[in-house]
Formats: sequence, C-alpha cells, structure tokens
Amino acid sequence: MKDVAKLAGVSPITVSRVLNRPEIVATGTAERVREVIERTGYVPNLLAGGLASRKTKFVAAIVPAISNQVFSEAIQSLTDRLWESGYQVLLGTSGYPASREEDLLAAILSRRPDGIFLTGISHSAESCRRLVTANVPIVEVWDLTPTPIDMLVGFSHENVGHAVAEHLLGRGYVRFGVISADDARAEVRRKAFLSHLSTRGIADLSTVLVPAPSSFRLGREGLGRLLEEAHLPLAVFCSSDTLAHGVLAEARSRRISVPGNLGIVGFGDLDFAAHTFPPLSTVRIDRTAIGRRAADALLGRIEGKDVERIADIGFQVIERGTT
Amino acid sequence: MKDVAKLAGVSPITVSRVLNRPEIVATGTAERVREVIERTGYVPNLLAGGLASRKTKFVAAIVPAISNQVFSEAIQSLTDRLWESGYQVLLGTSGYPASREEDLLAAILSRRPDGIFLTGISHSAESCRRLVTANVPIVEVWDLTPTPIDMLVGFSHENVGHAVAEHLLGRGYVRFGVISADDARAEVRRKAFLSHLSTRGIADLSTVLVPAPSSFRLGREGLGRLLEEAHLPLAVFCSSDTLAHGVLAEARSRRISVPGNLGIVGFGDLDFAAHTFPPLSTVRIDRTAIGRRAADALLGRIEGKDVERIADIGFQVIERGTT
DNA sequence: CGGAAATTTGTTATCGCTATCATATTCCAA
DNA sequence: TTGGAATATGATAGCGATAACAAATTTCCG
Repeated sequence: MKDVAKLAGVSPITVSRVLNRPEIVATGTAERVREVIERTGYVPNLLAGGLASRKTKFVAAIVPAISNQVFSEAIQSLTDRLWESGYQVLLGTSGYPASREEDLLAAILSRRPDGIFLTGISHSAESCRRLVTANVPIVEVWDLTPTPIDMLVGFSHENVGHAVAEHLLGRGYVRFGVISADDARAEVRRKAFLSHLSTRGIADLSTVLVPAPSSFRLGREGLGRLLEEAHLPLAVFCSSDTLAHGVLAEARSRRISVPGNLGIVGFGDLDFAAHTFPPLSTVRIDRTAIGRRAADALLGRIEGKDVERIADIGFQVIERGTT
Repeated sequence: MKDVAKLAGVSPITVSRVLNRPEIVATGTAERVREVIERTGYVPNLLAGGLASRKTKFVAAIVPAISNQVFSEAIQSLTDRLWESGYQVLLGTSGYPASREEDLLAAILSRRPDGIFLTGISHSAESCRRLVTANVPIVEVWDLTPTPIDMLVGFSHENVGHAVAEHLLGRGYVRFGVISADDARAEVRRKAFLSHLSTRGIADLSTVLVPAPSSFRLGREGLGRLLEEAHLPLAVFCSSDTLAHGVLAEARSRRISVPGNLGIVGFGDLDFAAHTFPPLSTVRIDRTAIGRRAADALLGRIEGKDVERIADIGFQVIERGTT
C-alpha cells in the first residue's frame, strides 16, 4: 500500500480510502490511485485491515455436515446473500453429534468473525459462555426456542410432530410407527408425534432408532425391524426423506402396498422426494429461506439495525403418494 | 496476550510460544500460562498472528455451487482432512458458469489463504495471473490437464466419454443419444463419447443440451426432446445422475422399457442412483478422495514437502439396471 | 568443578493496515 | 476581499501478534 501511495503521489491512508470509502476521496485522486493499483496488481491485505478496523468481513458457519443436502442448501443461500454485501463464509463442520463444536468454536472465534451462523440451539455450556463473551452477532437456525443466544431463524420441530400425526390420522391410519435417527431435533419431532397421538387415545406404537446420519440402507433395515414388532396396516413417520426412501424400497421388495397397507412420511422434501414411486409425502422446510434470513439477520445486526430476534419460518406437510 | 503474560509472570512471546510451539517452553512455565489462559478466557487473535507470521491456517475453496452433492462431498472431506491439521476452510461459490470467480478470487486473495482449492481447470486469464502472482499452493480438481497452475487432483472426462461409449457398445446398443448440461466438463465427456462412437462407424446420434445446473425436470424434458429426433431402441448418456433420473421417470411414464428399449447412463453415482427402479447405471467418481487428496496435496506443499503435482483418481463405470 | 552446549526466556522491530485527529484546500455568501 | 463551513488529504499511533536475534539459565561431561 505504501508503494502504491508513493507511485500515486498520495499518502497510504488515501489509498486505503479509495479502497474502502471512495466517496470521500476526490474523483481525480481516486482515479489516479486506482490506475496504480491496476498497474501494479496490488492486492490489499484484509488481515491487516481487519486487525486495524476490527471488521473482518466474514461470517463463520457451523453445520453438522455439509454433505447433507439440508444444510448445504442453507449454506448456499447464506453464502450468496452475504456475498452481495461483501462478506464471505468460513465453513466449519461439527459432526454428528456435534463432537467438534467446542474446538471448532474456539478456532473460529480466534479469527474474529463479524457474525456466526450456528446450526441448532443446544450447545455446550462452555460454548455458550464463549459465544456470549465474544459479543458478536449470532444466529442459530433449524430450531425454535424462546431463549436464543442472540438471534434465531427456525421452525418448531414439535409442531412438525403434531402436524404429521394429524395428517396421518386424517388419512385414516390407526397404527403408527417411527423410524428416527438418533438426533436431538428428530427426537423432538418423534416425541411430539407420539404425544399428539396419545392425546387421541393411541398409545400403541413402535419406535426404531437408527444412528445418525441416516441413510437409505438404514431406512430399509429400519422397516424390517419395525415390522418385527408392529403389524400392517401401519403409518411410519421417518426422521428424514433418506430413511423414508429406504423404507419405501423395502416395502416394495416385501410387496407391501403403499400407501394402502403402509403409509410413509419423510422429512425434508429433498430433491428426490417428489420423484420416488409413489412420490413421497414429507415435510418441507424452506432451506433457502433459512440461509437468506439468517444472512439478513446477521447483516442487520452488524450494521447496528434493530432486527427481530426470532423468526419462525414454519414448514409444510406435503401430501404426495405415500400417505 | 500482554495481560496473560503479566498475570503469568512471563513475557508475551512466551505466551505465544505456549500456544504455538509448546515443546520449546519449560513444562512448568507452560502450565502456569495455560492456567491463566483458562482462567481469563483469553482468545488469541489469529488475524494478528497471521499478519505477523504470514500463516493464516486456512484454505480457500471455490466450487460452482455447494448445494450440488458432487461438490459438497468433496468439500466435506477437504474440510475434515484439513481440520486434522489445524486448518479451516473459507468457502466461495462461483456459480454456473463461474461468473463470480474473478471477484471471488480477488476477495479471497486479500485474506492471504495458505492454500487454494479450485474446481475446474479453466479460469480467466486475469484469474490465472493473480493466482500465479499470489505464490500460494493451489490445487485444481475435477479435471485433468498436463499443465495445472500448481497441483491437480482429478480424472479424465475424455476417458469417461470413451468408457461409457465402450460400455454401451458392449451392451449391444446401436443408436445413441446424449442429454448434457451446458457445462465445460460435460461437454468434454460428450465430445469424447461421440468421437469414440464415430471411430466405430456410428455417426448417427442426437444431442440435447440443457442449461446448467441440471435437474430432474430437465431430464424428463430432455428425453422428450431427444425422442423427437431419435427413435428407439436407443442408449442415452446423461451428463449427470440427476438428468438420468428424470430420463428414467419420463421413460416410465411413456412406458418405454428400460433397459430393453432405452439404455440410460448417468454420471456421478449420487446417493439415489443405486435406488432408482431399475437402479441407474452410472459413472462413479470418488468425491471423498478428491477432497482428501487435495487437502493432502495442499498440506504437503505448505509444509514444503515434495508432492506429486498431478493425481489421476480415475473413475468407474457402474453397470446397474438401466443398461 | 569449569566451561561449552543445550535449553529457556526476553527484547526489539516489524507485519500492513485504519482510527483519530490535524491540517490544507476549496467554496461561497456577505 | 474575507472568514467560516465543507471538502480533501496527511501525520501519528496503534491493532495483537510473531520473527529474529540476544541473553540468561540449566545441563552435562571430562
């Protein structure tokens, strides 16, 4: 920067201004400086800039796994929206369960992000303390709680459980099962599903728990295990479309008629859900909206605006061919 | 850091050493310092550290879109492998086509990454110049060229085209079609496919081009368009499993027998490929290996090791039920 | 027990930029 | 013409760490 300044016949601070607040520099000067920058191929150092200004222009995002479509789409829209405002995304994957979250958070806070995007609302006590101390805008997503650390963009997993139960009851099913990954949010949906059914006098239902992350194979095996203790006709609520897809395949191979003898509801409305045979009934979450609104929340807070702390983006039970 | 040093009765540089090179600090001293760090909740500032040491401990990754499973899995394994060595990943999505790549690169280079992961081998002249000037380890992936900017982990799209053609010829198909996304790499596969067939005296084949990114719907429509100019029996090579999935669905709805009257080959071996009905023949790329080996290449170069510049990870034609 | 080698700790000078305050220049109405 | 606001630029002092070298302390062996 010093060299650029010398070549342009100005002081370094003027170069800095041309780059960051061009509106306060005389047009002629700015042009001259820009020409030198172009000619020399000068690349500013954002580390130094960030150190001096305490603004790093990036946001850290923590998700359990980016290879999960559900999260990758949210990250995509987060990245896109932030890019428009000149921010970038530092990615961290915490794993299932969030075994690395604490270390990850420490590593991330060392970089002084301007904002943090966190998947889920349950973090270790130590993590929470660090986050609060860091005094940085934080948005938690994928869940709802009245007491977020800072901001929140999510939906009620409890309501999902209720809504799916209600939907299946409406379709006339009287026996129910759950195939669920071992995951905190899936667990909330499962419990709500059960409790809703029990308020309707239905206590008779079996649960199969499978390890996270869920997979097609686990879905197939899950149905097998479920049918050892439950008998048809039956409606199954799966904690993900991936599991549901496996259940559907297993049903076909056992020549169980879907939705006649076996109702299936997934979760997520992944790409393939509308294209299975029959197409999968499921719960749709607007993943893109999560990323976008989370970005807006962070940007708003960064700019010191008054942003709403909690956004419930809801969900939709999608009735297709498996119920 | 100064405060921690004072409380521990040492100089700041000793604190720095406890954090970065604990092996050269006396155990007693280190323990004392660590206790103070713990007690005060001191969070080191990696911006300042990076500025002084010229090591930022992160790698930038540019992919067209993270919501594409093909890339998200590579990023996942990249992130995982780098994490083990204390590095993090800054994510950038360049879009289809790579419209944002140049700006993205500028933004990224400003942060002085210790390494760069780039999808693809075709970059603008300006981008290449910047990358070379930056003098930072770079690994390009998903393609093969004898002249990478720095390092390369990929496979030959040309060979994929040849191999698929050979496979289909072996299955007895005599008429062929291509449904391909408008994407540079897909184009290479398509051309190789055609040229391989033409060496076998087959010139009669139709191509349908669809815009990227590909989707189930584009696959369905693609088959419709293809059948306007080609007639069955036919074998179709799709540029992605997603397209192939759509083709398969369209074939079913038109009551075209697969693989009897219509052979289908996808590309990517995505999650669902083995679970369509019939299961999809496709080309498998070890996406996880790409991320892992790219990480190893970058880490090796960062540590000053002599790493092999070009790694061909190959591919596999997977014969399932649609050919 | 002496002195060279090995180990441990400290001093100083940056790294490349921006915040803050100060100064110079321009503009315009009186 | 003049003085005060508005505009444009500059000087200085950090931001919070580490590199490089220097000094102090300990270790070790004949």
